[in-house]
Amino acid sequence: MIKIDPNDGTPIYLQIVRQIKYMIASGAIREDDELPPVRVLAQQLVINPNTVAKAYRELEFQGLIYTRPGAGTYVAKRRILFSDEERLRIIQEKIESLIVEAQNLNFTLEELAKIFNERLTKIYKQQTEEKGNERD
Amino acid sequence: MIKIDPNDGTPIYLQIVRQIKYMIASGAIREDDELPPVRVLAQQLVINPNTVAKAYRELEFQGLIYTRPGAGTYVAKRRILFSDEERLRIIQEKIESLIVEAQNLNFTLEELAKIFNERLTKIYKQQTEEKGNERD
DNA sequence: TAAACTGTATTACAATTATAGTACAGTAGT
DNA sequence: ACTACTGTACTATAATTGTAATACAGTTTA
Repeated sequence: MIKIDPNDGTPIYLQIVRQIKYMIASGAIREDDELPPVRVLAQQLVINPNTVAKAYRELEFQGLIYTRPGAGTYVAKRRILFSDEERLRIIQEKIESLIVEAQNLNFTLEELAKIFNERLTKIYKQQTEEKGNERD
Repeated sequence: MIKIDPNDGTPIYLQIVRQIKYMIASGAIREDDELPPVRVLAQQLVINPNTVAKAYRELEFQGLIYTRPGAGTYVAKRRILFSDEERLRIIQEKIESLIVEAQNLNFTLEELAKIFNERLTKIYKQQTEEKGNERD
């Protein structure tokens, strides 16, 4: 499931953070689902358990998971850890960074808008489909 | 102009890279404009010239600036360094990351689309204004 | 209660980052 | 030619960061 790319450049623990954030955002794992124990995931990825622990610590800090020491690590309830101002600031910063990157890659604003909105539409359809299939 | 935040977490040389990329994308500096000499910028920011040099090296690698050793460092001509596939891959990855972040901050897709398109519209207006004012 | 699991803390080591100093080579203007 | 500027290269050093190995403490389950 989670994969490490040694040539990625970004630290291993951040690669884990990114992928788990993606799994949470996409609904692949949900509230109170248990994450693999640090030793299990570490063995799968052939890395040190501490590296996984560091990733979990970071995710806990961001409020996406919670750990019960001795018991396990679980996906946290969707909740608001930041003020509206802070949330808006974070997302606007990300948007700004995306636009800068796009411009420096010679995308026009129109092209960027098109690619972005297409992706959003696709996800939106996926999510409404899933809503309709909720039978568990 | 360029500012270093010691509490930013990201390395100084990357903070410089990010800010210069922004200045290029926003049109604050343009083709063949000269960047401050490494020693000058280093003195302004109270850092080592080597750190600035490292930032310039990174920007040159990304094709955004060019250096004429002995002469100075300049903003490069907008050109395509990557294949269309590569450009698309990079920008789609950034978009994906933005959407994940937004979802984990409890923004709906609609909210994200709204914030994003508002920002894009604002920039678009700025740029068309500048086009109209080009008198240099 | 005992065994097998969980995350955590401590320590050590390697890689990266930042700084500093020095020297070098190319360019520009006088 | 000379001077003052440019970026570059190199070495060394310190601090931070990322990873690893080991031991520890709490929880679960039988």
